Amino acid sequence: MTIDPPAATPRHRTPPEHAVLDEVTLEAALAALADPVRLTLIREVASAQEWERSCGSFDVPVRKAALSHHFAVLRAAGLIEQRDAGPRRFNRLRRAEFDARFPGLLDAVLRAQAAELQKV
Amino acid sequence: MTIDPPAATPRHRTPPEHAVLDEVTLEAALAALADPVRLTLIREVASAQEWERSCGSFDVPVRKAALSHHFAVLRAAGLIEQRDAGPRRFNRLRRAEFDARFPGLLDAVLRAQAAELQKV
DNA sequence: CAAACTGTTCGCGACTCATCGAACAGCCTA
DNA sequence: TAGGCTGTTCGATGAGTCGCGAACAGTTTG
Repeated sequence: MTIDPPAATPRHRTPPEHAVLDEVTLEAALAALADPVRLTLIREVASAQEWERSCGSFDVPVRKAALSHHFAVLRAAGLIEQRDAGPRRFNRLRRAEFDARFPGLLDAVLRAQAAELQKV
Repeated sequence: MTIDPPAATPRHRTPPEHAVLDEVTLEAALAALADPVRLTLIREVASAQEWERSCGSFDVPVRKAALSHHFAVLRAAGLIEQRDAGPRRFNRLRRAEFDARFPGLLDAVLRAQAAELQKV
């Protein structure tokens, strides 16, 4: 039985893990996009500055537990990158990296979504 | 209580119902594509002549009941059109119509899938 | 007519997914 | 240090999906 070293420095929050895009399958990418909440998140983060939006700043009809889950899915699909700043977690779209892995896919989805919203 | 008219002419199989692409949502389209079996079907029907492939001619690891279900999903998403000919049901990709509704989406998916297969 | 073939539908089980409340863990401020 | 804020994790639940075998319905051929 060993003794735990005293936490001299305060332990920081473990930073989020991000996907390696070569390991993201097409199926996983499509599944990540095939959800209305996640589609909203992607659209809003795409239309904002990088690192502008924190997780809690999105207007989606789910509580924070589900929201946290959706961000985990988007992260695993290589669609977003997250960075902690104080108590908040900020987001950016990994557009260039995702485009390199799935050329044209994100553009098509964002365009289709924009058209869908304009139709109403 | 009315009398059923005699089925003088033999009743034909009810032809498959096809989606109106304006009513297909982006989410439904992505969900239809986010499945390995359906992705295989789409790829194979895309690389064949129109009306060349019957439902049973695809090499997928599911039995015919599941296969029939997958074709129903693809039909509902506006991705394929089916036509009965004798006992078989033939397929074609609704490429132009799907492209008009979701520009670039199908191309991106087919391209990504082709690249994924070539990687091995 | 009977048998073979193709595909659909139904009922069922296994599994996944989206969601919630509750509890928890850092971070910041008073 | 106490409390509030942001976000994660856990366990439960309900909904939906995917697969199968069995039964069925047209079609074609023997």
